Amino acid sequence: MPETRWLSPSQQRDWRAFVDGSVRLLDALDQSLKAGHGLSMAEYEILVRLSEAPERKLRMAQLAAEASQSRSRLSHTCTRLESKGLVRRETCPSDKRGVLARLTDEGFHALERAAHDHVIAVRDLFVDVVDPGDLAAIGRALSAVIVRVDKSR
Amino acid sequence: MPETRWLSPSQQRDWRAFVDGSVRLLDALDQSLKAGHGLSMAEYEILVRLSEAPERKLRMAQLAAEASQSRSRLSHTCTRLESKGLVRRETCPSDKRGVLARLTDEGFHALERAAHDHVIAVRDLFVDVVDPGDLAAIGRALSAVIVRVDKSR
DNA sequence: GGAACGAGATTGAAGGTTCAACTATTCCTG
DNA sequence: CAGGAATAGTTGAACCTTCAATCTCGTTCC
Repeated sequence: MPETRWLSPSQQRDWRAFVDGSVRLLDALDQSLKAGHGLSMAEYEILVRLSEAPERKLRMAQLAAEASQSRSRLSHTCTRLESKGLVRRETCPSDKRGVLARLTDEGFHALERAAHDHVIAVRDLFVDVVDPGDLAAIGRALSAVIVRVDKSR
Repeated sequence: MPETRWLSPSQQRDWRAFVDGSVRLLDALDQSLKAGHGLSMAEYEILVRLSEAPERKLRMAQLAAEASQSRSRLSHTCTRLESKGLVRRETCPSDKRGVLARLTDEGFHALERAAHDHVIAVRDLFVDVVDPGDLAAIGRALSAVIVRVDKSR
């Protein structure tokens, strides 16, 4: 086994702050969403992507990609969201293998209510404690990471 | 309900890049660790913290805090790690309610092997695609977030 | 045109996490 | 110093995610 090339002390500090910080932040947002609206962040992301799609509907595979979830996970989650009445599934007319997930009106209103509180929490725990220049750096950096991770599959 | 104060377009872009990027990155690292060494990132973090503690042992509550996990989760995970022989639990002499988790020699060696590959992946998917200045910004920003989130509990 | 291959999505079981309830010990206060 | 409140940790059940297997439909190619 070749010698391990460790991170420098400052790289290590920054990397650890990133891991710890994102885990804690995402966790806190998840719990606040769950407590206030009975939605997990994963469910919330799904509703958001649907709400922004034309006619508020999307193919399952694309929805999975946009919400950074596996197809299987999306299937299960959609089943749950469907039984709550927030989403409905219909078969895709152009490709009979495909399925379209559509946001219901009830789903849209649930999302509106959840988003109101969620944005407050995001400001409170993240945006307001981060320097604007650092926020921009985060945007740049993580966009590059997305490209890199997606390429590695 | 008061009017919702949305994020600005650029704040929104940066925030979303952060959420998507961290989810995908953490996911990719988790899978690589699992495929190569049968460890989840949560388990890995536990081993790391133990390896750095004096005598490689730590109270459960402190370990939970350092690894950003709930106590319950840590209990379950420790049970698994213990049955793999990577960790051992002993009662704390000074406080009979307490429990000390200790890294075994086997656990230490498993960690050494896993860390070697893990660092490579972290460089590959994160450190090497991020500008050094942006990395420092991430360190600053997320450290502030940790303080804020911890204060909010 | 039909056999083989590939893509889209779902399913069930296994594994991990969360939540609330519980035991045991220590701390605090009158 | 007795008794209640608080702290440390574990447990089991419910819930969610992952993994591999499966089903259906489309595409290719001889």
